[in-house]
Amino acid sequence: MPDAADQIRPRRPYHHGDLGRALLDAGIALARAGGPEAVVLREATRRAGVVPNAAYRHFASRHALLQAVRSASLAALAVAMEKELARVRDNDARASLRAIGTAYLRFARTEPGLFRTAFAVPADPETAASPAMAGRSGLNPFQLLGVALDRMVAAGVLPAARRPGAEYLAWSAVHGLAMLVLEGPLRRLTRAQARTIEARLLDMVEDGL
Amino acid sequence: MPDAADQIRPRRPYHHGDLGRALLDAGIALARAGGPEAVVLREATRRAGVVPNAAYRHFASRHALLQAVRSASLAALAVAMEKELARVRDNDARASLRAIGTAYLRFARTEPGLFRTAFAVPADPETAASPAMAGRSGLNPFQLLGVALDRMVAAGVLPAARRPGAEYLAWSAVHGLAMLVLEGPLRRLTRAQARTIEARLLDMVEDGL
DNA sequence: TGTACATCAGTGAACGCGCGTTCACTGATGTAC
DNA sequence: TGTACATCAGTGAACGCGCGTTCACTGATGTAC
Repeated sequence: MPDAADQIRPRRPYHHGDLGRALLDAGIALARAGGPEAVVLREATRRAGVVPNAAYRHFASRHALLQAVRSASLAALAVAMEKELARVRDNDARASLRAIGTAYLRFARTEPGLFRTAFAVPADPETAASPAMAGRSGLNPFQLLGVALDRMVAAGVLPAARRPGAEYLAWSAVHGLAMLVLEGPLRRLTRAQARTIEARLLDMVEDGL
Repeated sequence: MPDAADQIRPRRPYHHGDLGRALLDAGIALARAGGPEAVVLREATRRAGVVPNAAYRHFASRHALLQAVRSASLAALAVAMEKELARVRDNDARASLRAIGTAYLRFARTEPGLFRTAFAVPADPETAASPAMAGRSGLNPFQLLGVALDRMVAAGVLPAARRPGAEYLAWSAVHGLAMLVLEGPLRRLTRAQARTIEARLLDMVEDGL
């Protein structure tokens, strides 16, 4: 009579193959479903079919895993931005900025767990920008925003004098709305209401910059 | 020979007097120092000089205490806004909006723990606005912002057509900057840099609304 | 091509931790007569 | 004004929880000769 456990885990070799990757994937899945606090070492190893302390061959601590998940979340956001940017006619600098903002807000809406992990987790003592946070272009979300603003200056849509620090302003507005809609007082908004506000916010940024 | 403990807690009567208030105060102190996750039932009772389960005579659960602390944090923010508003010449509607924004950003800077508690803790299933969140005027922070915008419309500084939903836009911008400076990628800014960005952000909101 | 051995990547068992919360209790307070 | 008794606000002891992490181990893999 075969043991049930044998059927659930049919043929687990002693060596996993790529446990580090498996743990990271599990961590991402956890973050996606429940945000940063759901990224739990023991659960990640459970999902990888491995004993808890095996994780320590690949991550120094729970914190290290969480940071890796955070980087992956930022990379996912960068990719989402790049996708939206690809739809813009390349001479339309204004539209590029808007694409960035749109992608940001949509990402917050459709991937709240990853979004919160990307931003609610304090970065390590200046982990600085790493390739792990970048999209296909090699740029991270913040850098993509910077490029869009640069293009606006080049196109003469944004006065050069207003360029320095402009990413902080644009980012603040969009980030704030995302937070308020996600877990703040604006959670009760219907999807349609949210979309309307989002559009008006992007207008405000364009006009106000 | 007197016991040392007797000297530390000289004469604790069996009945505390106002344990509910003491627990809330302890909770606020904890939130102030460490944000929402630092609001821990057992620690609050410890500070009140009382056994852990005594808290349950006054709060149904840790969550209930946390909600009370959250309300108190919002009230503190409202009071800070009111103070800043009081300095505005009462015919200057624009300055009122700016006072709101300034107070909000300053509160985030000077009371990060309370700020995070006010906004990072999801409100109960529609706790709605309660007097516990209000300042001296009886208005909560969101309502104060609304009043300021109303005054701008009345003064003819803001087109009436742009009034509906305007609080969401203004709030988003200011809230986003607060978050980014507090625990986001803008933490490394010097105080002076932060002040500059804050001013420019408020300009953007005024112009963009 | 075969063997010896170092290195690597897992296992197994156990810790201490502080938390929120429940239970049955007792001392203190206030109220009715 | 005094007493009996209900109610209230604390105590004391104990739970189970899942977590991160450490230790000494063993099975699997790769490399040198």
